Amino acid sequence: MAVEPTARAPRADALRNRDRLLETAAEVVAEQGAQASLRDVARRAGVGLGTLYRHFPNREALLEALLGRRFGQLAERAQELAGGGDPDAALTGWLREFCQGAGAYQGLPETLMATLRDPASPLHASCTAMREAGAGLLAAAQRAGRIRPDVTGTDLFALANAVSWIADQAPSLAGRREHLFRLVMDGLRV
Amino acid sequence: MAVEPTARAPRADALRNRDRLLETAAEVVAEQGAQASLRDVARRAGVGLGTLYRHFPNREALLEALLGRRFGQLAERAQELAGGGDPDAALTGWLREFCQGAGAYQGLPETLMATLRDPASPLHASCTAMREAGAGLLAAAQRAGRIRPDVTGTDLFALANAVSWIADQAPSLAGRREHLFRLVMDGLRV
DNA sequence: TTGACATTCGGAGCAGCGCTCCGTTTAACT
DNA sequence: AGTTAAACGGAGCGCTGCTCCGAATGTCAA
Repeated sequence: MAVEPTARAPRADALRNRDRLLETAAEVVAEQGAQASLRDVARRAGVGLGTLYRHFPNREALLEALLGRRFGQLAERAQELAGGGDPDAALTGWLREFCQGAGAYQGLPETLMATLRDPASPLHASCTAMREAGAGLLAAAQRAGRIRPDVTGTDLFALANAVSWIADQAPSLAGRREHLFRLVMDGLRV
Repeated sequence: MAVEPTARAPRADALRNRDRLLETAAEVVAEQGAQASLRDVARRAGVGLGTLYRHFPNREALLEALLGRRFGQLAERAQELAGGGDPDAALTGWLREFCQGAGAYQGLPETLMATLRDPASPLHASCTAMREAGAGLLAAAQRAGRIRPDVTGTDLFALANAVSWIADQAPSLAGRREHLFRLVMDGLRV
């Protein structure tokens, strides 16, 4: 068995820069959306562009660092809800939370849907885990006879993202999000 | 009353170039989607970039030239359908046609939704006319008690675009379009 | 047919983008 | 203090949308 050579600890400046980049990215992405200029993020973090790309090799990696934890929490939350109570309420509640997450940044629904095409995306893992957790809630609600059996987990993911997508296409539609969410959910019931 | 100075007829080369640009744009947009490179369109049309921009001052103007007629036809079609028969079938059928139109080019749903924000867009007029025609069918179906009264014309437009949007987010979802369309429509019924 | 001229053409140029590459600096360990 | 691997930062590449203007050309009158 090969002895693992003791890995050198990351340099202090590297850690500092990584933190600053994440902070700044959160700001910039909140302002400009998920398609914000990465040059801008580096500039505002007071860091070279090369530094940004070393820490986060592409936009998805940066977003994964910003959103990964939240996705993980959503997956856990689904496990919790799977345990008790009304499966319909569990599914609906969870989806509502998901939609809020997907609406956190303008342009995020596109990014989330892109993980379906691109398994190599850094967001793929956390996103898939979350999607599968949701699929569990869906299956339970279907077993309980509350949701149409011809709805797949991917359908659900797509529709939830679509509702969030609508909300950030026009300011006038943002206020309709909950309403549209209910319309779509009603279409899924038996 | 000022005499309108007889406007010079457009030059033959100008007409020729405009036609060639439209032909080429249809090809390129079919291949690359509504966000295709305009430089590419000009290049493949064998025309300078300046020429493209003189004929079509921005991307929306080019798309309007490509799609305007189809939108007009859809608006007329709504008028026809408004006359006879089952209002629910009329609405559903028309929306299905609309969705096919919105799915004609990858990225088109975004463009259509953008007309809600930007009344100055060259696509705004034809798009609004079409939207209002659809709203007429919606109102009829609501009067007939077939569609929930809390659905607005804008809701309908947004949801239809959202279904088309889903279909072009991942190849695997394109085949689910009709299914998703039905799910959403069912949510709108009383 | 020729000359005049408005119209049209075409592409260089600007500012921005994502991303790579590499010479320079620096933190960390001996 | 000296060595060295790691990290830094920004010039540079090829792309984007869009503007601007000198050169070319179609059209119409003489």
